[in-house]
Amino acid sequence: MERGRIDVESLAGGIDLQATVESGQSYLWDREDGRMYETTAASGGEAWYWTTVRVDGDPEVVRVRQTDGTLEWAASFDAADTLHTLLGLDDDLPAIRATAPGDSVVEEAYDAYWGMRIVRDAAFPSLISFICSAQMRVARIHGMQQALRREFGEPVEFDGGTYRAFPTPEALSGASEADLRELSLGYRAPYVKRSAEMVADGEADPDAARGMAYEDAREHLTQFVGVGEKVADCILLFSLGYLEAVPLDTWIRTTIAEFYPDCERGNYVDTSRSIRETLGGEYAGYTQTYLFHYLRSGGREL
DNA sequence: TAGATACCTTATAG
DNA sequence: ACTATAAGGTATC
Repeated sequence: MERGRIDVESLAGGIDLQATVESGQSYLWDREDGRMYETTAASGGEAWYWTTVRVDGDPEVVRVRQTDGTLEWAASFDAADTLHTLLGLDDDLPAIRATAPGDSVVEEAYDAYWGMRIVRDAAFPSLISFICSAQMRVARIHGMQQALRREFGEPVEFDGGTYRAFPTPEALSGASEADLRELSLGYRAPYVKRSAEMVADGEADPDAARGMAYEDAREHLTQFVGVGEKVADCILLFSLGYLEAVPLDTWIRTTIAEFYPDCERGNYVDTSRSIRETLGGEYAGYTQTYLFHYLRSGGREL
């Protein structure tokens, strides 16, 4: 086992680990005290979180928590670099915020969760978890990913415990639609199976979107079953590092109607371009994520 | 091509 | 208690 500490002061803008992990960006982390999503207050203060990642194809375990002034971690490998990537620790928050509009609602959102960062989940788990996100609440989406790990994930021994990695494309494509419906995936079950088959068979690869121009990358991802424009934007933002992506979900649509009505253009692509520009362009997805979390957690009535 | 509708399941509101 | 509604939408017609 390896351990380490990351000095919060070394991160531009600091870090709010709970907000980063419990804001509906990633569904791949678990909170060890079992109180994930229970409260929105700072009750998650020093809770440990864990996830698995693949290093050279092998599943490894990472645990992390935030204590006074540090991000403390323990892992089955040297996880410092991985954590920087996964949790967006190298993003310059003050510089990003400076590109956002100065609206009161935007300012309130950044103030409320200052330190929240955009995650970079692995592409396949991100693809599957956002396919599952359609018409579903945050806590249940997370529950579905736990169930997928439990039923189809490879066991990983670490520090005296047994963890389960997120299932591989092969493992999920091997599941039956009925198996997946047993896990309460509902109509998403065949989408998950078919998209996993596409990856397992080499027919399509979510990682292949890396490096494409933003809108081309979004188009590339919509070839997966169960992936429309909104889910594609989630994968681009929360996995592939396209920080300009603004997923047009129910919350941001309400926000547009309320605060940026001129951005509503009647179709996804054009509305997306408009709100992206309004939210500052290059880092519009960051501001979207702060707005989403702030409004969803009841920061301001809509 | 734009618009309407069905779709699984569960938690919460009324 | 019981029904209606909504949940980080997509596929299909």
